[in-house]
Amino acid sequence: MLSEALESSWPVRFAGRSREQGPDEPESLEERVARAPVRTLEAKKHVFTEGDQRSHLYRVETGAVCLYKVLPDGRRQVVGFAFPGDLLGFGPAGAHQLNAQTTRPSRLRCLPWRSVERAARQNPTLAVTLWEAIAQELAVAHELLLTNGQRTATERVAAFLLTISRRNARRGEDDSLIILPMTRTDIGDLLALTIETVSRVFSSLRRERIIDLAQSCEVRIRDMESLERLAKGGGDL
Amino acid sequence: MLSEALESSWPVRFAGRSREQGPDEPESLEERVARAPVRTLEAKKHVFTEGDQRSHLYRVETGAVCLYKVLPDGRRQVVGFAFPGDLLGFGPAGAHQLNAQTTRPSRLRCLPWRSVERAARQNPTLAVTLWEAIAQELAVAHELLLTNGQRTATERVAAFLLTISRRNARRGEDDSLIILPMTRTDIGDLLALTIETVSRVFSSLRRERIIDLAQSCEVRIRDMESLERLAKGGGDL
DNA sequence: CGAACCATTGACCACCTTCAATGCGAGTGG
DNA sequence: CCACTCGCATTGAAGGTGGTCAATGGTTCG
Repeated sequence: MLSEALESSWPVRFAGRSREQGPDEPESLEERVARAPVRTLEAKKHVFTEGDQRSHLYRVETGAVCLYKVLPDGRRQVVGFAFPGDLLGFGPAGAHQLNAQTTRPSRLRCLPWRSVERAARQNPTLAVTLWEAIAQELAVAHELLLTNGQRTATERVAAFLLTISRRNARRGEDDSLIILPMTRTDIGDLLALTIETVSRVFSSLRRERIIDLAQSCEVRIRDMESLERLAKGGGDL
Repeated sequence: MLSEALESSWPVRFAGRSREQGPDEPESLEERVARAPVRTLEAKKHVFTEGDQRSHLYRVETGAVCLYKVLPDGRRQVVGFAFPGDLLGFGPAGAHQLNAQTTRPSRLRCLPWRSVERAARQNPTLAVTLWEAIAQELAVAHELLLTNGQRTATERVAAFLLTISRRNARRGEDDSLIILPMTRTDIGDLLALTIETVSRVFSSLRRERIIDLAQSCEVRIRDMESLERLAKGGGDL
């Protein structure tokens, strides 16, 4: 979910490095994270849960992580996913306000916050990188609020698919092939829809020849323009 | 919306000050903002709009500001309100991703981001204050996602009233008297409900003797426990 | 092959929206 | 002072989008 932030911060980071010299040359976040120890988790395991002490900043290497909150009676709202390259574990110092659970077997690099904070203090460029990353998180949350609050079921699913498609495009991957590393339940809890509604919308998009569904987790976009029209609010089908 | 962050940052800020000495003693965010120039706005005026360059960090002195996003066809999602004491104008460097509009005549203190950034570079404690503020924003957005995505209309209104009540309590004000400086439309667009539904829920809470409605903008909580039960998901009335 | 899990599809229903009318308070002008 | 208007809030009746309940199907793993 944070790769955007990390990516957009690169020019800043490199600008910072070019200024720095000497034996104490500060390391970029990228460099620090690359050396960080790896934690390997099976599918459906928690990276952290609400109330846990914030201990590490994570970066997803492989797999996928689902970020969510729950009501006392069990109703669940997914607030985002973290895919390879994304940072994870933001938030105020103190206790986590979210639950983070792998949806697949995953590998995460773990950087202690203590060290991140120390580094940010010495390297303002790294602090800017972190700021841009959390600001991007905030923008993603606001966008999801707009989607879930104002768009219809079809528009929500279209917007969801486009978000992943654009992410693929930014990474130089195929923007028309979408692999969904999460269940319909996860998607439903993200978009505030039931699994039945999500499933019906997928089926209806397939009937309209807007997508193909080779498997339930593999979506091929056949008509990008129709999908974009839907996401913008151009009528339900 | 950000007073929580500002307040919770005070101990940190003071701790920082006590460490700093000499003529270059860094100023806290609070001190800087107190000296910042004031901008006076009538009701319904924009502080900034989506796409504007991020220029200032604001603090609300009086009045109230509504933060929102819109879809191309005009559908609007309010993502939060900023009340006196709250900070405003966060986000990634570059263009604003939100619109900010006063709901009442308001006065804002304006601190140029350029100066905030310079100060944060020299004063790590101020950087922490800013971090805690934006992290708090993120937590608020996630909480609203949970509310709008998983709670019923009644539960959403109850949660909304409790949020303001708790804010009042934190500021040492009466937590049972709620003045709403925004219209039903603003509340509806925050909670992803129509004004009619918001109005019906208020009326129904009044019938159940959970609140009093002296005027449409003045809510008196008569039964805090029922309200809390509702917000947690303890059945609709 | 059977079990478990997930996805799909259908029928019915409920919550909230839509549409419409009325009320209410503030500001304005006769 | 009262009528008028405008904006906002309230209330009612009807309708639709998405939820609930239930059955079926498909895939993976033992």
